[in-house]
Amino acid sequence: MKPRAKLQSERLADKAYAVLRSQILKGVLPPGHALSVPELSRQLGVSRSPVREAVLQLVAEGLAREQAHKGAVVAHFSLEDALQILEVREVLEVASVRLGASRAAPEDLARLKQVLQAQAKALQESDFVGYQATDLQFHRLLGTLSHNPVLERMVGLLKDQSHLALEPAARSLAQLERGYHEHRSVLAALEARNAEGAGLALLKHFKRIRESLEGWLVTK
Amino acid sequence: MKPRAKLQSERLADKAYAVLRSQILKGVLPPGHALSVPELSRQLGVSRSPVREAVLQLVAEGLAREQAHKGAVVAHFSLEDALQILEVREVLEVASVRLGASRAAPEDLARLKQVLQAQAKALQESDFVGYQATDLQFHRLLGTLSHNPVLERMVGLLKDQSHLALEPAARSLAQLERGYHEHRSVLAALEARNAEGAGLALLKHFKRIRESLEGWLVTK
DNA sequence: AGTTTACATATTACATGTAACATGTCAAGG
DNA sequence: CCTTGACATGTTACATGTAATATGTAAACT
Repeated sequence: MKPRAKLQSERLADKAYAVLRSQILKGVLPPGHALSVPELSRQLGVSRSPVREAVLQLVAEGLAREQAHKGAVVAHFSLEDALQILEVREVLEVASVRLGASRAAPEDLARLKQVLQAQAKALQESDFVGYQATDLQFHRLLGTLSHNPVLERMVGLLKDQSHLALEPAARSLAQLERGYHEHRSVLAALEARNAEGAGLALLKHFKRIRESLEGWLVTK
Repeated sequence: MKPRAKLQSERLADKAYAVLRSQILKGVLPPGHALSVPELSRQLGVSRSPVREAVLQLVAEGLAREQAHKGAVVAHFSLEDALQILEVREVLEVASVRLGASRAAPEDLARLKQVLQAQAKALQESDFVGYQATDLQFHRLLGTLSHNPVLERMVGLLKDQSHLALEPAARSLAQLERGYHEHRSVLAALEARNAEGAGLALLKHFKRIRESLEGWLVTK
């Protein structure tokens, strides 16, 4: 019956992974940046073993890629990659939301509502990076609605990849606002326990994201 | 301009991974079996590093689980796990097939047909394990139809997990035959480029699998 | 007997050593 | 100028060392 002071995993490998993942998603480590194991082990003040493990984890989750004898780099996604990821996200998140319409607990919906409020606040303050963080949370929460951990995990993995892939296509505030309203429609349908409607609302959201991505392409 | 004699990855970690994955899927390493790194490194005649890497890969792909300080074991799935995996497989494979109805190349369909022939042969010979192998191939091929590598990878990962999860529920030959005919319906619809029909046929397949799994549960 | 303690064993988690390999630089040679 | 090739540097991939930790077993105590 020990007090168990350490609730965290405490493993250096996990800590290294958390640091690297966070830095990748924040853009501190941009796509293409080399993930040199000796270099990172010096920076993090640990040996190469846990760092190697962390890098492998990132590769397995699609946030980094490695080629033989050349080490890993932060993943960088082409437009085609981004569209392919979006195609799968659409399928998975729509499924999750449709299932969630009947399965979601009131707390699940409350959490969604909370995130939407944070999102509205970020919009008011034109807090671009803040919005992106809430967007990540929102779509991860959509994954939890299904109460299916397998689905939840995949939604999370793909949202992370998407975050990285869509970062260069820095969207305008106007589009962020459209995204926010589309999110609201999804929540509204969920609160009405309307699976069909929630699925359709989310489909619209993805359709618009895809179109704006293709639109951004021509400007570039 | 070297001849590049070595086309395989040649990495010991990859080879160890391939061996372990194969043994897990074949049931040589049954669910719950410990994956001791020192033990495996002795058996495979390599050092612990590549073995550790292989085990991590397996954990990342859901074929093994590890708990802190106790090492990894071959994943074992509850009935609930199996149903959750099936739920996501259904969503992904149906999506892949619907997309594939328009995107699939004739070669894709030819490969499917080939696998179905092998499947018929395995049935005739009552070759149980042979059938399982073709089943794995068939569903992996469904993933390729979409020509979306992200989707393809996820379909493959989940089919592997499913294979492991459903192994204890050794299905009867009669059910294998039903599966074969359901596969045929999917291919027929695909050859007619009928997305709707192919999706529905595959949905039926999954519905029946789920029901027979629940049926098996009560006998157990 | 039943619990506890101590010891032996095995494994993880992290650290470090090292050969093979890739890449960049820079000077020699065409 | 351009190419070539030796050298220096840095990295991966694999091997091995080791402290902390978990587990099994047997002796010691109640």
